[in-house]
Amino acid sequence: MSESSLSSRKKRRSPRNLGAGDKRERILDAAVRVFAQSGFHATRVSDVAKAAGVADGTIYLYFESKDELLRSLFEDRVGRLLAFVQEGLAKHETAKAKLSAIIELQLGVYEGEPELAEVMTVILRQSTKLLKEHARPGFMAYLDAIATIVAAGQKNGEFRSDASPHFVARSLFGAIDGIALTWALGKAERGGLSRAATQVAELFLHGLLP
Amino acid sequence: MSESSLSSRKKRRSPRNLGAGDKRERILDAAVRVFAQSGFHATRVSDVAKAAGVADGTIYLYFESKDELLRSLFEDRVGRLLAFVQEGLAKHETAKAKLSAIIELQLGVYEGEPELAEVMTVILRQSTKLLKEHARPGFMAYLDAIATIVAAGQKNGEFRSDASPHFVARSLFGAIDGIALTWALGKAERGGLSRAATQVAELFLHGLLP
Amino acid sequence: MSESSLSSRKKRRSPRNLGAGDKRERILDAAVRVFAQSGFHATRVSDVAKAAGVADGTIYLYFESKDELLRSLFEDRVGRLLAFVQEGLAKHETAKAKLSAIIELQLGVYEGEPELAEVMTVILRQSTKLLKEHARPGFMAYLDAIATIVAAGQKNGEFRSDASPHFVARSLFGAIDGIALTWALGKAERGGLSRAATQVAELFLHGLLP
Amino acid sequence: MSESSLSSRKKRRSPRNLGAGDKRERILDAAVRVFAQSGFHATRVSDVAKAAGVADGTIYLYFESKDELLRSLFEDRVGRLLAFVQEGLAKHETAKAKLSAIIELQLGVYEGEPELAEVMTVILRQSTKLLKEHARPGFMAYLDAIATIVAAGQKNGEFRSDASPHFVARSLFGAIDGIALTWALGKAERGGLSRAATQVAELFLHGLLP
DNA sequence: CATGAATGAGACTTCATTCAT
DNA sequence: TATGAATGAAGTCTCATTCAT
Repeated sequence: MSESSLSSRKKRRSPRNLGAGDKRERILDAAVRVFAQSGFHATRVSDVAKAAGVADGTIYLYFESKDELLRSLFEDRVGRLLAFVQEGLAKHETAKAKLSAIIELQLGVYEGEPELAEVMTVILRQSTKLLKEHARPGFMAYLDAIATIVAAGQKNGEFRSDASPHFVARSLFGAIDGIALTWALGKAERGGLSRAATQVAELFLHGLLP
Repeated sequence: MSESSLSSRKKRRSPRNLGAGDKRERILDAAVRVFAQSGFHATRVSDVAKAAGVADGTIYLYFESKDELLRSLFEDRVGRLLAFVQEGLAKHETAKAKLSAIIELQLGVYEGEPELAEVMTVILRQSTKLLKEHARPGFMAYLDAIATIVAAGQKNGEFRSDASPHFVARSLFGAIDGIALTWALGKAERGGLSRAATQVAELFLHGLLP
Repeated sequence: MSESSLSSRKKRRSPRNLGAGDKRERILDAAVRVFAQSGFHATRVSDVAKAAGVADGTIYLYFESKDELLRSLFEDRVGRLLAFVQEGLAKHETAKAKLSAIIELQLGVYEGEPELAEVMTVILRQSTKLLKEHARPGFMAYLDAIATIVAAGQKNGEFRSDASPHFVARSLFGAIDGIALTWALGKAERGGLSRAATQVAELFLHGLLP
Repeated sequence: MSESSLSSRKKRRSPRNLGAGDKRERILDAAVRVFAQSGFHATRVSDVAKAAGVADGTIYLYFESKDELLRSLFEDRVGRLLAFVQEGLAKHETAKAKLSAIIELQLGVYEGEPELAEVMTVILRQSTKLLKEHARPGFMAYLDAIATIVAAGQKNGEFRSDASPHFVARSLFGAIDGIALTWALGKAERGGLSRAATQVAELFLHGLLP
């Protein structure tokens, strides 16, 4: 399982930006932290600003509104999460291996960044607008990717074919989400997600046996 | 699958209350509707009042605050949902049948009350305080109940015994929740959850075969 | 000094009213108590109702509004206080004796009813409207009565005549009020006002010596 | 008698603050005005804001609540009043002179600021909490200061020694307060308090003669 | 680019008052 | 007369957003 962190990958655009720039990234990192702690609505823009070490007004130089900050957070983090998972999937050949990899990669990222886990499982649902208007397409793409793997496994005989790839995808995503949620809300103890990943993988792979 | 509705069970306390009373119930019903539509934070107390056909101040005769209204909603609805599921479980003997029943009963209730599905999967996570302080114990009890069934199935040989009952419970709950969430956010088309219930049941029962 | 209480003098209007009636009086008595405790604005009409043992709405059968309740309280209690003092004054001949009597009678009443003292020194000033529109004439009449006594004393040589009767009256009233205020806000210990009355009387009589 | 004003002593902290700053002081000044006019409870925060020429929310940048605004007003103004009186007392040697000075200084300040007189005699009593929790210690200190002067005068033979310094202090404070109250509620005509001061001083000094 | 004081719209909540019973 | 549930106007306070420096 990976220990990789998705946050703060400073991609310094130019040498001149070295110290001054990346303020956008600092703000996003701060937002993950304070949103995870208090939730989206209970967090004031000034809280994010304080955590990021910038002035309130500075937030608005990088984000149009508090809502857009959350949306950006979502897009940025989900984007990286998906890219990371995609990348990891490439190494595997069989559908089984791919499905296992998805579970392990996603939970592995959460393990390394508990606050991201909380943001993904809880915070993103706190803005109804974000959930209904922006998050859905992103999630759908992810679900489709999983469904495609399942369908491929069915075609080559790895999985039984009387399961709907889409329901399997939703169930799997929900299971991962539920595991991460209880873990994030609970102790979030080190190593907990590792075992969980194995269990979930086994459960679903068994469940999909022909 | 049941078509039963959990809301609005007016238990008129006295004949005199027949028409006038149960204002508390009317407010809760209205809250489910408007919260499901706009989310907890975007909904104003006056919106709930209007939907319930009462004055703003009346809300505060029955609930201490907007937060407490959500908490009451949670306790009331989750309480009924659990009672309904418990009741339904009693009819089944084997662990397999019980697990299937849980899935079908819960999704069945959602099917009959899409707004309740939305409240349970989305709205309850919008109050960080509710989620962290009140909802967790309730969910934990539910997870424990599922885990107990799984453990029993393992003991009598229905299920393979190398799966952790608790991880199975979380996965199953997460899967149900995920299915319900995408259904609620999507079209929530009639009959959708019925098929889903069968699929999820099959997936998990297969997955738990010895 | 008198131990007489000005409150609750039930003047039963008719035999039939014996038990049922006098609700107005009960409400006024309750108002004195709760206003003294929490102040006029911090006291809710329902607090008065509860203290009087009546329903909220009943208050409005006897008083037009919360403001009018305070006004009635003022008129009723000040009326009785003045009548009581007037009555007591009649027994005295000299201006000196009358001045002493005023001090002793007023503080004596307060001693017997600490809550009335608080109402008169504090609560009545909490409704700006009452103070400016209704209380002033009442107080003015009282001040005039005192001033008249002083003037009479000056005319017959008891008092030096270079003191303005009106300033003396205001000073005396202010002194009594101040004594009562600190007493009411403090411990209001038994017997405290008795000594105070003697001291104040001596101070002012000395001060008015020719 | 002094014509000095205690309000609006802008202590500009930095050159840049010259015009913009001291908003806190502007708010306090505005509060004195509108509170004097309508009373504490009848005044809305937005009234104070309008009178101060700031936005409603700005009040809360300088004061935690409406109550705290009144408390600050009290502390600020009483603090200045006491300092002013203390300062003036230093110039006098005998107890008689000091007592006269107290009367003249205090009434002198009121004469120059009728609204302050109203705030001190009426408004401060409108918040029961302020009166009971915060104002009392302040007043007590003032009363003690007066009592100390009286005691000193008794020790050196200026005053008769059978008068309780504390009762004298309360009486004197009450007299001053009563004079100021009727003056503030009435016409508050120019020069009125000047004559009053002389009269009160004479009355009390006479009253304290051995 | 950055700041943070100021803004002001808008929400929650209280409570005096009413009125059907 | 008496009740007390219901009303809804109105006030305090918060906080996302702006803009002069």
